[in-house]
Amino acid sequence: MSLDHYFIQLANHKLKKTPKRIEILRVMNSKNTYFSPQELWAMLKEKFQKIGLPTVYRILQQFQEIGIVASIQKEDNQLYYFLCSIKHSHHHFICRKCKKVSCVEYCDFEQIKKSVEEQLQSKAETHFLQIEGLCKDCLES
Amino acid sequence: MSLDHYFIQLANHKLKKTPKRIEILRVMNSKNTYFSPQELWAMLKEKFQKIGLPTVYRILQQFQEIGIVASIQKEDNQLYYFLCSIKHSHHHFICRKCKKVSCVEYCDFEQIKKSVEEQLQSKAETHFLQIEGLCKDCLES
DNA sequence: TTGTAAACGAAAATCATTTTCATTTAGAAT
DNA sequence: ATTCTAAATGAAAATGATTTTCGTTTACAA
Repeated sequence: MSLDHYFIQLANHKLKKTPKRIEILRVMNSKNTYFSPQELWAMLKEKFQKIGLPTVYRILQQFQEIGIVASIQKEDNQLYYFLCSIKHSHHHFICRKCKKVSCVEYCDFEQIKKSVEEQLQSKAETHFLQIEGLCKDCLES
Repeated sequence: MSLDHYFIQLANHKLKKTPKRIEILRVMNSKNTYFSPQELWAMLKEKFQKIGLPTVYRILQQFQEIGIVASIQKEDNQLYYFLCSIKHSHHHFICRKCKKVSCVEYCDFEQIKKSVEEQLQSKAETHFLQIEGLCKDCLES
């Protein structure tokens, strides 16, 4: 996706188009993988002599708030971030080899919901589904 | 469930039946809800004059390793623990009102898997599903 | 009853994340 | 182009969950 899309979102939310923000968007947009704040920090340090880790955390949080970034939690209990502009409910497929994140627009939750509600006589309201496996590219190679 | 079941598991894994472990099992078994290590610590302090938070963490980890406890992560990025002895793949329904956790033994992952694999031409290997809502008891009251 | 590995408490360490505050900067207004 | 101001940033410290270390205690097998 073009960075312009993200710049528009920044403007829409009155977030300044700063060099650090641009670089984070550039790095994250260059691959579809997820990043830890530390990884992004390491990459930004190659470009900026002065760049603090809190800045990276702040920017990621803001990006999440304005809906251009989403996060996942792995087993290590750390948060990882990736670009994602989808607003409505959806799920993520994560490649265990290349770390690529793909959005899954369809999930037949109604089926699961029905099954759960019957089993437990409860009301299922929200659900969180995360799928891991091998992506197309990693399957082929 | 009777505590004896858990005592047998302790013995099977050569974990001693200590007062702290017994009390944690008693507390967790008294409700089917999830607990934070801090919550459990607070409850144990009522019974023991000397009880360290690391002990609670250690016991919970060991219980998870021997398969009598499972954990969930909430939005606050903290880990919560609850009694669960199911060995095979399953999912959890969490009541947002009373914090009760129920195991969901059925989930038609094949359907989801097929859909994801077709959409992304990838191979789905594992998945994590967590459902939130209102349990039977909270619905009725 | 005794020996020993396991369990524990206390204190400190770790590590991700957040806050504070003084300084700098993007971008709007002039 | 210059000025102004709120937003952004860096540095350092704080926070808070979780883990480690290590010396002492305890469960339980012999």
